[in-house]
Amino acid sequence: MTVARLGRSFFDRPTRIVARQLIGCELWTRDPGVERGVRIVETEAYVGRDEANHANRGMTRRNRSMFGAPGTLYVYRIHRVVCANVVTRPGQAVLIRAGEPLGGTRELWAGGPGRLCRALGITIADDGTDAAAGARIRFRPWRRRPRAIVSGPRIGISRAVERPLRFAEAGSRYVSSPRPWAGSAGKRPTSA
DNA sequence: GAAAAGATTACCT
DNA sequence: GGTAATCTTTTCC
Repeated sequence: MTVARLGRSFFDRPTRIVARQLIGCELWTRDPGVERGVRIVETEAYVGRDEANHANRGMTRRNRSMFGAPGTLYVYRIHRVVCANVVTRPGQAVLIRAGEPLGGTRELWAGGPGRLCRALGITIADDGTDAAAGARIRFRPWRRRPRAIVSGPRIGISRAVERPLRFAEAGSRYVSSPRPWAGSAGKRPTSA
């Protein structure tokens, strides 16, 4: 019997472990008449004592969801798009950066955190919802085992830029660029 | 109260 | 490869 969804205990673990193990898993949203899903191919971990973490300076109006139970969604707005994260330990979360469309998505392309949210219909209204138990959004275990998983520096940040907390499925064409396995100098790709 | 800074993306040359 | 768009939150005075 397969597990229907990833529950609380999956998320209540060290953030980088969760970020790595989410590769290949699926993220589904449900709206009246539509189910939309992607197979996750790229994530980033935002951990404790991390200058790039929105919660690094404690709780604020924006990041309060990051202190919710494991499995809580933290959705925030940046420029004109939103990005979705799932909480692990208090003040820590995994950013879902890219996915491979499975069905129902409006977009044929879910590469990049903003596009992924748009493809799944995730909005700022989903901030704080419980993806470990709630009805609208859930994570499912992988059905197709991911290939090798690679790691590299996170994207688009200006602090703690060197930490290899970005994870991706090796070779996936759905991963946003730069691709960790491309191996350009200074990117320090490593197998993870 | 004002100013700066984004965990991005699309479009420019 | 570079930069403008765009607007909320955060931070500083």
